Amino acid sequence: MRLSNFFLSTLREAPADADVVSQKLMLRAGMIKKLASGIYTYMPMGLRSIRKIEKIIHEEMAAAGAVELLMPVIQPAELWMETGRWQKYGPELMRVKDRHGRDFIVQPTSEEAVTDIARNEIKSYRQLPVNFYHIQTKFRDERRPRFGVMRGREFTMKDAYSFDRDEAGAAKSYDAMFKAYQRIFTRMGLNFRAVKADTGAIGGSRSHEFQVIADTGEDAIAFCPDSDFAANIELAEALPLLTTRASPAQAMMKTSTPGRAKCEDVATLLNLPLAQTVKSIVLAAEKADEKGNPLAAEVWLLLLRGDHELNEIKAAKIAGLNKGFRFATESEIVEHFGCKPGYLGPIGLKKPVQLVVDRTVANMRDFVSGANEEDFHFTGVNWSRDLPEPALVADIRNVVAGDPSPDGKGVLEIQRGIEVGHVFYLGTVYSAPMKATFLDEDGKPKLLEMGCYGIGVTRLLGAAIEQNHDDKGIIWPDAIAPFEVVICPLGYDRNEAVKAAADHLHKELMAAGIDVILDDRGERPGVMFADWELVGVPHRVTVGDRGLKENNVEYQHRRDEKATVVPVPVIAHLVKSKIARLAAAPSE
RNA sequence: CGGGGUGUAGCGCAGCCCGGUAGCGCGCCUGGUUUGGGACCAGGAUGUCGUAGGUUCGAAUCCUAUCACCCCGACCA
Repeated sequence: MRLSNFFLSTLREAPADADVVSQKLMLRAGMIKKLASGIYTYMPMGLRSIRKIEKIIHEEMAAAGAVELLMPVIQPAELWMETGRWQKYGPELMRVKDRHGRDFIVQPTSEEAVTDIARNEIKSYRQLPVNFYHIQTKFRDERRPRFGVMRGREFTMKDAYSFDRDEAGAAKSYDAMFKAYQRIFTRMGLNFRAVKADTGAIGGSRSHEFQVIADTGEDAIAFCPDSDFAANIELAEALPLLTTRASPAQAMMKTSTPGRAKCEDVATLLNLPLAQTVKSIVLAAEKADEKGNPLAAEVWLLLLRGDHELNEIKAAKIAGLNKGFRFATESEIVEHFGCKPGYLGPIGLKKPVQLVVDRTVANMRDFVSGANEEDFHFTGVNWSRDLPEPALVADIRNVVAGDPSPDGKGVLEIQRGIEVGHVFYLGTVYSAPMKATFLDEDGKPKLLEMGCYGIGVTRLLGAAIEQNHDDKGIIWPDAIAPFEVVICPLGYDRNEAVKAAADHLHKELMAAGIDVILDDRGERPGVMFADWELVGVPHRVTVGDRGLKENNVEYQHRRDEKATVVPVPVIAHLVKSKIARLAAAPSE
């Protein structure tokens, strides 16, 4: 490809509304252009990378036995009513009406559409297993789209859906997709981690996320460097940090802590470690009678060590809180504790509350907690002696770095990541309400066992950049770079020798199947270098008359400090050998 | 949805407080000189000042409404 036949438009300054580095660089490199909030045009340069990502996905999906189809962007509301998601999905689901006033949605995902295909097409166990996938535009009307293509409203997703006879079959399909995902992200040259994940609103029981490691990621990942344990922090189990409870050493005392409403301040004032304090978090669970009339909310008190954070996902799994909860209002707190937030504790309540004690707190002794009286805390508090043994002990906190790994094999570390893929086991969550059955060997209808598997294609673009950039611009992994190699001739428009050598190399690399672009603008070197470093093409060959006099050109990888002088006869071979291409998995 | 902020040339911004008919840098066009890290000189083009209404002899500037966008929060896979 010659640049004169392509389209390059770079900006020296990023538009002011871009906030994350990947978005700024993509806008500056002319890969995307914003049309509306969370809605982007993929410019020629950006689209090339997207197509490369898609190609890898297609190859690995085929290798894993998935079959491509293409389901519509616009889907009838009736399908979504069958599964209840027309009501449940909320305003993120883009709803539209046709000219007859019929309701449709713009798909945020395709479980309903694919299950509809399955129930119509899959009649016999002999047709199973099958895995349908497509790469299609999605729309989620996020309240606050941000981070460019990382959290856009319109985006491209690969979604696959497996159908199996039974759970064992579904587990096999799940594993096949899991392995395919590992190959996909490996081939893209990304540093990623597969982590155990919460199953969230989609439901089901087994789930992994694929996270691209980047400090700017929205998700926190807990992993153990000494084992293969890795989980989203939402899910990572926090073991008790104290395995046994020591006997009390202090008497309980009410201590004046004026104006110290936070555990940190109390610990500082009393000159105690933060880990000696206990924080009180008050939640409210809405209640209703059999007729659905609202009753007064039930108030819950959760106790965590002062240096720990509540994990709301874990809390939401406790019976009584699993129907939904919120933070209690100040009036609810005063009503039950007789005190404002900041000095709350489990001792001396005005009205009974439901108590949940974190595993670590359950084994603490001589701890500090609020006295339910403004400006006072208790010190030296002990279970059994000063308050009843906790009835409900649970894991309700986020793990922190240094916690023991739940598999008992070391200590956890925390990393940040960008979720670019997920695999879910769905079971019959969709097949049951949509009555998607097949005839099994025994001649009886059975519900299809399903799994779903997503990859955020356009998000990958942002994630790859968040992981691979420097102050000059993007540094693409070879596999998803818009071009693998750029040839920068110095004086293409005025030096015959340079032009001839550059043209020759361009032809040679093209013939070798290398994705090369020749910058034939005749620009000054600084302009060319700055542009291509911004765009992030990983390999660069510079052709100048100075080198050509010695029959040399220069090679420089985007990560190299300096260029290497290379004799003209070997440059093509050198470039070929530098480009890392992982072969597709063998297709079945 | 709550709080905060911003809309002026393709991009980045000044001008607004204190009303007088729009400017700077980059980019773009023409000519010339240059040519190994975002060149220089000369000339040039580009604006419904987000939109609508109002005040005024006169509005980018003041007032009202509205829209869009961004940030923080809430919300959400």
